[in-house]
Amino acid sequence: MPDKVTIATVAAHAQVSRQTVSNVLNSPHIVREETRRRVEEAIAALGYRANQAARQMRTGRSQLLAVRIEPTRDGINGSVLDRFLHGLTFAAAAAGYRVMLYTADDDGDEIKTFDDLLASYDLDGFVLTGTDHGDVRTLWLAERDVPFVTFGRPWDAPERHSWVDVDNADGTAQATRRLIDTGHRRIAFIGWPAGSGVGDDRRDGWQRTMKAHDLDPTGLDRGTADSIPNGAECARDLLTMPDAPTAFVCASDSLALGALQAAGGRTAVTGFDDTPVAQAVGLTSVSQPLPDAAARCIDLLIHHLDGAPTGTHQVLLQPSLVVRTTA
Amino acid sequence: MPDKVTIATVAAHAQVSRQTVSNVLNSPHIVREETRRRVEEAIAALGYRANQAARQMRTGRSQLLAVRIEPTRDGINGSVLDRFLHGLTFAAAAAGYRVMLYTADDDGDEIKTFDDLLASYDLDGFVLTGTDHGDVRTLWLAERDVPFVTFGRPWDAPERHSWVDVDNADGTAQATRRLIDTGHRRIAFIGWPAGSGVGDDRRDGWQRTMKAHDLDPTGLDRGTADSIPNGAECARDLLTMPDAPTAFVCASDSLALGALQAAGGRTAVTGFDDTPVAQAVGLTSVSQPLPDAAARCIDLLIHHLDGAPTGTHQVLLQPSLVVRTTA
DNA sequence: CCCTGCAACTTGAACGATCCAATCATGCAC
DNA sequence: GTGCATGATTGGATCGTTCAAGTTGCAGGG
Repeated sequence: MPDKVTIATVAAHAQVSRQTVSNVLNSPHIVREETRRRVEEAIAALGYRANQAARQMRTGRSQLLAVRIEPTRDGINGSVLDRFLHGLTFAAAAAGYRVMLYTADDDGDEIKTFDDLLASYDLDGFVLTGTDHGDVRTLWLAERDVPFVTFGRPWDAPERHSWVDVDNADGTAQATRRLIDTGHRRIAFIGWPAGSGVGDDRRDGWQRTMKAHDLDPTGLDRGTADSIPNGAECARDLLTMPDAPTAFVCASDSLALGALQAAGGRTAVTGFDDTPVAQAVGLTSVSQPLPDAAARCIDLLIHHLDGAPTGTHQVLLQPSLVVRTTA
Repeated sequence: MPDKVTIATVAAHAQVSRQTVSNVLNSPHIVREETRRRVEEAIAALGYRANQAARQMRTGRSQLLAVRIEPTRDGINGSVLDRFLHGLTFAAAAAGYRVMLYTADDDGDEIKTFDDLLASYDLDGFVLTGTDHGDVRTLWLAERDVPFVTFGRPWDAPERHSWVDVDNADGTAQATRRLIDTGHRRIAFIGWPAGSGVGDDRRDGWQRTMKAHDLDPTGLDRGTADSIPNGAECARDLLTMPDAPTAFVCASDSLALGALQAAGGRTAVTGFDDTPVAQAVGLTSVSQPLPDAAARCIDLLIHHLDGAPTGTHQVLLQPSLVVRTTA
């Protein structure tokens, strides 16, 4: 078996010193063209790979990012999480970083994990999915100057830190516009109770679009906890109105599925998130550009890691409506 | 701000040498009771955490495991992957390990990634989800004595390496038995074309159960690519038979969904994997014990890492039937 | 009294990279 | 030919930990 290849092996093979090899890797511009080529050939010939642990010990940087994985949660639910994670891992790898996972029961537990990961693994940064109002985790990280980006904006203070988000209002606006274009006039909204940033934003997109087309949204708005039965109940309730709606814009695929069941195919329905369920039953749904969102998260994080920590950056991405059979 | 706490800081604080502190951490039994307590107090007082990079450089072990994340795939599809990943991360953390993600386009690319991760991060082991016939990845890893476990058994050589799997045959057997118990006699199977280990196993469970109850499965068996329309087509085909089936056991939720659409509620249907789709539409489906499977994967891997590399181990878990409205 | 054996702890070296400061080679001006 | 500036290259120290070898103190046997 071949002995392990270190920077010294490469140096000997290329007839230069260790430092020159290190320079070829980290500051190629200060090495003479010919020498550089010779070293690069030695690296290729020997199959040398820099030992991360040794590098990390000296530089204090691990090239490691961490993301929390949760079985289910509001911010970003199960069916989209894996696509987001894939995007993150892919984008991180392209930038020379790796993604590590961690779990946590609650915010306090998560902060303990931050501390742990930073102390023993020297993590370079975190990606958080979903933030609450007055999130203690972001405060903790900011206090310690730990680089992080959230997927989902902080609703109470948009410029407090860097984030990437999808324009929820634009998503429901697209869905509403599509329904108006196909002839609907009485379009109802089935969403969550007021108070959640994401939910309010989705409701807002529907409401604004209705008004922009001189349609009155009054009385066509319902708020309930996210589940299929609740969606069905709201739909049934709306359908018993005197001037019943002919279409439902829903804040989630779950609610949309309930509405579909209650309406029995006679009413147009749109969902949100384009989950596998939507694909399976042919539900028209708003799709989030997850690979793109993940890539932008990595961009922002790397920017914080490499460049000067001057200010925060925000990225708002546009979703797209996937039209299927229900609208 | 507090200076960084190293093993030397702790040693000075507890009035012992660095090595004694190291011993308290790694071989507590060789340290005298009183000394040990003093060191432990110093560790707690200073909030000391061992630096993984330094430890890794010396020992060659990183306490890091890697899993491939893929957006969609046969072996373990998107909707179950995140639950499995959560389980893995949780179980790994409990054993002092962390989980790292990587992506790969194909098997060759994945092997290149193995090489990369091993060389630069000193990864301790891998968890692979799903294996093909004559998998080149497992061969590559085995040749280099890299510890790994697969979720999904190798169909061509069951004892080649350690694995954890769910008893697919038992899953369809449970579904079939349930249908028989509720009065069905003509029970058809809609699955994939022969040749895939998982698919054949699921077919086998149905077939054996039928025969065990003196029911003739002849002509009640269909194989097709996994999709909703294909499921619907097979169901329609079966329903035109002279002695048409009254129930369908399907090898996946997708096929089951198609069958449901084609049958229009007059026929009992069971799916496989208990995806969110199944929960959404009330489909009775076979559920895999994912958190348990993940925990067993970690168990086996840790066993390989810690103990002697004597032989391989196999774990076969029983799935459970989640009965909803369709059967 | 010395030697051996053992337990408990200490010391020096090493892992593989990067940083720092010193050295060496080169070209150019005088 | 000498002096000097410029810039590539070199050797040594260092990060925090564990391994290997060594030291100390003490009990027991010959």
